[in-house]
Amino acid sequence: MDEYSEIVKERIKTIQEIRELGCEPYSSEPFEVSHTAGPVVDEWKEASEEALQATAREYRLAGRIVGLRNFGKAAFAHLQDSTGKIQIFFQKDQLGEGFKLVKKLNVGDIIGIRGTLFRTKTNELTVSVASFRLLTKSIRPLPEKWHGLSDIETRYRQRYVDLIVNPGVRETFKLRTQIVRSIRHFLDSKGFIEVETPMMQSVPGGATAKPFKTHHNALGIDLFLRIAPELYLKRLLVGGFERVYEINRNFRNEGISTRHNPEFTMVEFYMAYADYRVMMDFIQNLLVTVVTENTGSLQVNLGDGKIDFTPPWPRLRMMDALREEGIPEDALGGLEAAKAWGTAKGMDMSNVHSLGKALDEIFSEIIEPRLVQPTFVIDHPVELSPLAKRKRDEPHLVERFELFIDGREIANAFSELNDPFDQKARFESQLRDREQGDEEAHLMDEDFLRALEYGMPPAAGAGIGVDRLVMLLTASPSIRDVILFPQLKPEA
RNA sequence: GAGCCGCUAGCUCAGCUGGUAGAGCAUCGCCCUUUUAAGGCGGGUGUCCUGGGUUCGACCCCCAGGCGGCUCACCA
Repeated sequence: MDEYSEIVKERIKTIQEIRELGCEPYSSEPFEVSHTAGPVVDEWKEASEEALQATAREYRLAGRIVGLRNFGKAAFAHLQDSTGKIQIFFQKDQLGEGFKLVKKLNVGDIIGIRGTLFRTKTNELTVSVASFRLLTKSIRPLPEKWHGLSDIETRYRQRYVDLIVNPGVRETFKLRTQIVRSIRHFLDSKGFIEVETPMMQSVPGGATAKPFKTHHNALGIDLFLRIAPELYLKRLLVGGFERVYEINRNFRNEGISTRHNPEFTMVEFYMAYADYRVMMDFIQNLLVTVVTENTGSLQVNLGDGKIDFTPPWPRLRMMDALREEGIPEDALGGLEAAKAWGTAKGMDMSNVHSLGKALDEIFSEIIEPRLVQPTFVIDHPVELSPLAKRKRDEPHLVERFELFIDGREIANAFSELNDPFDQKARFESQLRDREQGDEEAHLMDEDFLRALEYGMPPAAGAGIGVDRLVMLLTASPSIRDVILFPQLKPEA
C-alpha cells in the first residue's frame, strides 16, 4: 500500500472512535435486506405523502453512502446499492444514542438501515432511518462528486472505484452480460449445446496469430494459451455433437490497442449439415435478435452515425469489390502485379508472400473502412483460409464470409473443410509459409487430421467477437471500456 | 515498435518570462433537525511521475527513463 494520506489517517482514527462507541467497523453479522433502492423508488415515485404514511411499511436496505449532508442533529445521505440510489434521513430524535455513530460516517461507508418512507419538503422520496448499522468502514476517499473519476488510467486500474462512481460504466457491463445471455439463449433455443474445450493446447491452432507460451511442470511440456477453440469444436462435430458452441476467452500475443486486448471473448459455433450461405442467414437472424433484445431497436446510435441492422444485409464478393475499385485483372490474378498496385497506393507490401494476402491487404486498406452498415464480404482467396472448404466451381476461393459493421470485422464464418486430404495439403502449405518466416501460419495438427479421417459431417462454423459486438451496442470507442479489467502494464 | 499529447493535494484542475505551489470538492474543528454541489466560520494538506543536467535558484529549460491516452504498424 502506498503512503497514507492525511485523509486516510483521519479515517483510521475514526475507526478507533467507532470501536469506542461499541460498533464493529468491519461487521461480520449478516444484515437481512428486505428491499433494494431502485425498485423502491420506482414503486413509490408517484405516491403522495399520505399514501406513504398509510402503508407504514418497514424497509431494510443496505448499500454505500455516496452523498452526505450533515446538520447538527440530523443528516441526509444517499444510499447506493446495485439497483440504484435512495435518499435516507437520520434524526437525533429518532436515533438517540445511535446518532453518535452518524457523526462518524463518511461518504464511501457501507451501512444497513431500517426505516419507513416519507417525502421531504422538496418532495424527494426518502427513508427515515429508525436504526442502522455500520457494515463496512471505508478509509479511502471517493472521487469528488462533481467531476467524479475521469482519469482514464485510474478508471482501468481501479475499476472498482470507476464502478462505484460512474453509473454509465455499471450500465455498460450489465449490458455486456445481457448481450452474452441473449447469444447463449438464441443458440440454446436452436438446439446448440454449450461446451468447454482446452484453453491450454500443445498445438495452438484455429487462427493465424501468435500464441502465449506457458509450461506445465509435472508433464514437463510447453503449452500454449489457445488462439481459438475451432479445432476442438470440430472434433466434437466428429464426435456427433451436431450443434455446439463455446463462449470463452482467446489469447493472442499481439499489440494492444483500442480494438485489441490480449485476452478477448469469442463465441464460436458449429452447425452440422449447413453451409456458409445457411450460416449467413443464421448469423443475420442471431444478431437481429440480440440487437433488438438489448437495444430495443434495429437502429443503433454510434457516436457520429447510426447503424441500421434491418435485414437483409448486402453480400459483397471480395473479388467483385476489388474489381469495382478499379484493380486491374492482372493484379487480381498475380502476386507481383497485386503487390505493385498496392505499393503504388502507398501500402506496405513487403511482408506479403501470396496473392491472397496481397488482395486481403488491399481490401482491408481501402474497402473495409467504408463498410459501415452491416455487410457480408464473401468468397475469400483460399490461401487466407486454410480451414475453409473450397468453392465448388472456383477452387481458388473458399466458401467463407466476414461480417463487417462500422468498418470492423464482427463475425467470420465458413463452410468447414472436412476433406482430410485437402486439409493435410493446406496444413503443409501453411508449414511452407512458416518456413518462409510467417510466424502466424498454422501448425500441423496430426490429431485433428486423424479426427477428420473418421469423418466430420459437412458443417458451417462461425465466430463472433463478443467484445467488439458489445462496443458496437454500447457505443464504446475503446475495447477497454467493455472489458472490466483490461490489460495494462504494471504500475511503476 | 514509431509519432504526438498528458502526468501538480484523495478527486477535478490552475500555476505567467525560471524566483521555491494554489482553487473547488473531500478532510479536520466549531455552529446548524427537511438537505440534495446544503450553508456559515476557522485549520492542515504535496516524492509537482522518476533520475540526471543547466542555473545563484527548476513544477517550468535540457537529457534519459516510467506509466497512460490517441494515431500509425501487427491483428480479431
